[in-house]
Amino acid sequence: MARRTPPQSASRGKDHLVEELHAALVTDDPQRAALLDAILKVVVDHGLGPESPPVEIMQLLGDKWSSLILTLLGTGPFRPSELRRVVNLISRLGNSTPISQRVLTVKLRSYERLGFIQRTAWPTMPPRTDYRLTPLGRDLVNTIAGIVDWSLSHKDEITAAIHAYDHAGAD
Amino acid sequence: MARRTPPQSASRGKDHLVEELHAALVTDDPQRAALLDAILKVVVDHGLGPESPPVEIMQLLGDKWSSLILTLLGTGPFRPSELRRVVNLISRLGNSTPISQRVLTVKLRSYERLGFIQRTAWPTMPPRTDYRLTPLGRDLVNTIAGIVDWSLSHKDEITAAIHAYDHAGAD
DNA sequence: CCGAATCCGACGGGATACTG
DNA sequence: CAGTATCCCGTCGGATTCGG
Repeated sequence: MARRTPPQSASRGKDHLVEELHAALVTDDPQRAALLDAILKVVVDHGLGPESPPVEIMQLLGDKWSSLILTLLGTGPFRPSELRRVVNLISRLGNSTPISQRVLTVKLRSYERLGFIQRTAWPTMPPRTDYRLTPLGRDLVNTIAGIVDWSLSHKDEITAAIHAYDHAGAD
Repeated sequence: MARRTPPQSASRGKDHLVEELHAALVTDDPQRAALLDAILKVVVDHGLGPESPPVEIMQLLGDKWSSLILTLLGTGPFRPSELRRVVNLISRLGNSTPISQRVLTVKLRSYERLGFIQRTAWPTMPPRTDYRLTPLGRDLVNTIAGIVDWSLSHKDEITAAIHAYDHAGAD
């Protein structure tokens, strides 16, 4: 873990890998080389590997429920039981299985941890809680909407591609 | 599938559920009710449940490698071995584990099935193959870039939120 | 009503060996 | 080099139960 810094320079390992990256590609196309350089710069400076923030966020959102939950929260605060009812009614609309209480709680916790939503609890009896988007979360929901819209507007195209692919062997 | 919407009979079940949706929410705020209606319309017409196209695409992209692979393919065609080398070098940059050949193949297949990339194979010996984005795939990559950029530009904020959350009990 | 704890099945993804 | 088949393990998500 806490190893001494290598004798020569702090980013020696990185530099070396970047050189390897260039060597690993046979690019006779200078334009593409420039593109790759741009991407590598992003990758090296900010990270896009399997444990980088973008991938972790994609993983968080890439589950069964997050798109729906966050989109719903975009309309305003929800109490957990409300949220669960609505989510499950929508699930039924698509003939899908409902979300369990446990999973809903886990999801909400993880959003809260990343600062996307804020949890408010009143110490009454019975207890009352609500969840609402933070400004950061609202921003995220807008970004998600980009993919949601894209998916919806291209779904026929994608469906056609799937159909073509699945029938390719049977021609 | 894409049937006309008769006012009464065919979508009776749906209508019923939509009514339930309204009943499930205690909204004294008319503005929010309008927002919810808008979302419900999208949800009901196009689907946003757990098995809808948007969620399935989010799930496809929400794995360990897709963001990186598709971003790289955005620079031009790759041979599998090239792609794997580059991906793994980048993984090492982030001190992550490499991608296995099997998983890379599985991922590429799934992208191909949805029409995001095109596979070209020459029946030579040794074999040669390459993968390149389709127009649809290029469009998708641009959309992904939206989330990637968002993640990168907010990562400090998110990191701070995580830190605050994890220390909340220890104040 | 909110949510934590426990048990369990399903699936993603890694290592390895093998074919063309 | 490209791809498949097998095996294995860790994690995710669902059902249920219990506590505040």
